[in-house]
Amino acid sequence: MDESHVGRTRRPTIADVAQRAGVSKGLVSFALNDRPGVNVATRRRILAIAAELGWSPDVRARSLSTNRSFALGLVLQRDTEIVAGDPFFPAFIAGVERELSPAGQALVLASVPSHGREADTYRKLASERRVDGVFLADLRAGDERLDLIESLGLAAVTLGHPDVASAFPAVSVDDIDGVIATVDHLADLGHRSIAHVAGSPEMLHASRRGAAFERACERRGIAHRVVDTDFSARQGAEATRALIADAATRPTAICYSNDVMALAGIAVAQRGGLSVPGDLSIAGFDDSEIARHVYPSLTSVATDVVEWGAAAARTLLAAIAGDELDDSELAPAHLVVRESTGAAPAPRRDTPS
Amino acid sequence: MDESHVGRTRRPTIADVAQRAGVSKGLVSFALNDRPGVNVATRRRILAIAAELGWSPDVRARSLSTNRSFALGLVLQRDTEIVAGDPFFPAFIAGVERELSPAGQALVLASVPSHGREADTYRKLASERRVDGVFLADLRAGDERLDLIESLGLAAVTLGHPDVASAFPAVSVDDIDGVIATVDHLADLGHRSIAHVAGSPEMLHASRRGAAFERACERRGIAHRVVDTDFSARQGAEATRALIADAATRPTAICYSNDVMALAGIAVAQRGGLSVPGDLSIAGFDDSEIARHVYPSLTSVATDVVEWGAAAARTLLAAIAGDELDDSELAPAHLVVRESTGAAPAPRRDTPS
DNA sequence: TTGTACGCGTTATCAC
DNA sequence: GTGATAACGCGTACAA
Repeated sequence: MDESHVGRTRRPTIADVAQRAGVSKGLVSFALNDRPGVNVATRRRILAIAAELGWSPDVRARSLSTNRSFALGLVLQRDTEIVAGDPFFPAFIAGVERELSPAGQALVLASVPSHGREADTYRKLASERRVDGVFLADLRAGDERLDLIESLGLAAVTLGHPDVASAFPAVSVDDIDGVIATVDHLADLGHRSIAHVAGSPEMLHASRRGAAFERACERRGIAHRVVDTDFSARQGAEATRALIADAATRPTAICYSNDVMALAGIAVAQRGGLSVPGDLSIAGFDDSEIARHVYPSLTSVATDVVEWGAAAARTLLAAIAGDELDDSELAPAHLVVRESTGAAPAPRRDTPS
Repeated sequence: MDESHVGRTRRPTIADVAQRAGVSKGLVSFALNDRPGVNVATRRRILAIAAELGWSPDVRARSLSTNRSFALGLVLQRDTEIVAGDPFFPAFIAGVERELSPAGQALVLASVPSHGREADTYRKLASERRVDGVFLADLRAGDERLDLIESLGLAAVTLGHPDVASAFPAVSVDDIDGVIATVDHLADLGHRSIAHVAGSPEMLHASRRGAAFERACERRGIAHRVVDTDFSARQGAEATRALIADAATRPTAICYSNDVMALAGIAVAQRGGLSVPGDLSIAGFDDSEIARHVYPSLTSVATDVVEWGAAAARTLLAAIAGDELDDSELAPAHLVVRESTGAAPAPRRDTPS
């Protein structure tokens, strides 16, 4: 009858280790945290006993005393349908986890359906002290979250550069290069009229890609158009229908802001009797796995999202640790040419000059 | 010089509220938690002061004293590439969050690349006391996680029924109905040889769908084949290539275990000169948004994944609260017929009988 | 209603 | 340099 161990054994605390080692709680803490001031032999003994007892730190207790949560937050604000088709977040999260897990940090994920509840979610994460910092994705024009997060006393890292003053380090992937490469690729193929099916215009990366697209077209002397969408396949399809409706004015190539819309665009074109890339070249963005497995396979712009997540996590952890950090830039996006883009069709003969 | 408020104001604690209200900490706690034994007027006054001071509970402190984390865990174990194309988790998470957020609970997400690190992740979540319970998705044959989770003292809910004894409630969606409906639909269209491109055979839902497929085919007297994959577009494409390689023996219809593989399958078929659905009918599974926007649009099996997430969250919260729960069953999967399935091609004349 | 111990690890203060 | 002691963080719970 081992009195103190009735039923399930109580998990060992630092006090148990201390008692067993015949030292004080404080010393055990010092030993376990690799801090100076502990005799080497004593430290070894303490560590051995901790291991033997199966002790492991209780984040709750540690959190309370250190005033840190050892967790980072990511708030997703997208329609369910859109986020479901978006390969970004799963990959980003995988990269984040690769860094957080060894660092003993956890990822707290919140998913909000509407803009309104987004600020509340950050406020709640902060007031409940759930997280030490947050990842700011999908930056918007004049993003109010920057001030909010700062006023909440949270650390943060932005994915990309905000268009307003920011107190937080930015980790960016230059996707402009990918846009330019796409336009150049199409221009080299003889296209003289290209459309861009962009994402939501309040999204900074969408508007920047749109602007880069226009600049690139102008540099090459190419007629261009931009259509805004909400990133959904549905709106990608609608935009495509509108663009190709008038055979006389339709572009010979369309670049989309994501692969899902590009796939929908291919479908609309084919349904309208256009061959891709014979009559219409199509380029995506994301280079999702499916891009290389559709027919025609999809030319798309690739970025290393996993690495982006990892870099963002490292930066945020460093910021929380108090390091002053410069913005960092990852490998730029690059174009992966496949079958959906090809030579521009010969000028139409059916339009009398 | 407001001495006690130099720089950033310290966040108010329950002690501040107590002092301001001229009562004890304990009474404030009772008032804030809506527990009986507090004079109505006093309670009102305490709540007013708490609001005025901007007090909000600190989960860390609450966690330490209640021995609860107020957080639930979800461990994703899939290749980055595969999870990126999978619409399940974003939708599932959206549903989970819909329940957790109002309940003051957080979702802790872990993402592990390999099987080996999966058990460690659960162990860590438990030993650090990060979460009170976990969602068990992607059940496997003889899933070792059930025993592990139980031994770790965590609560859990399984997504679907395990094939071994389980201490946890299951929340399931019957996808068998969807499989049967698919086979019946194809049989009604005259198909007499159907293949199933299944997911990983150790995944319970994959093997169960496979078995259901075979039973449904046998019931209708239809020749059938099952090919296992890892759920990736690549293997979906490979499986399709193998299936259609021999024109004499190829099936006239293929059902896939997810939409991504089905899209890859359509591409392989078209590339091989087969028309879909003219020569080959194709059905997917998941009914992702893109399914209705490709050409031909994809017949697929739909389930309400958001609702599944919400139900699983409710069940897990109830289990943590100590309720004894029965397994629950959500609305079954149903087939959404689109263009990628059609009448079986006429029997080949080029094969001399 | 109050007072106070408690949960568990961290850290500042002291003593040898 | 080694180590002990005690206070602290914040909310909960129980005896008084």
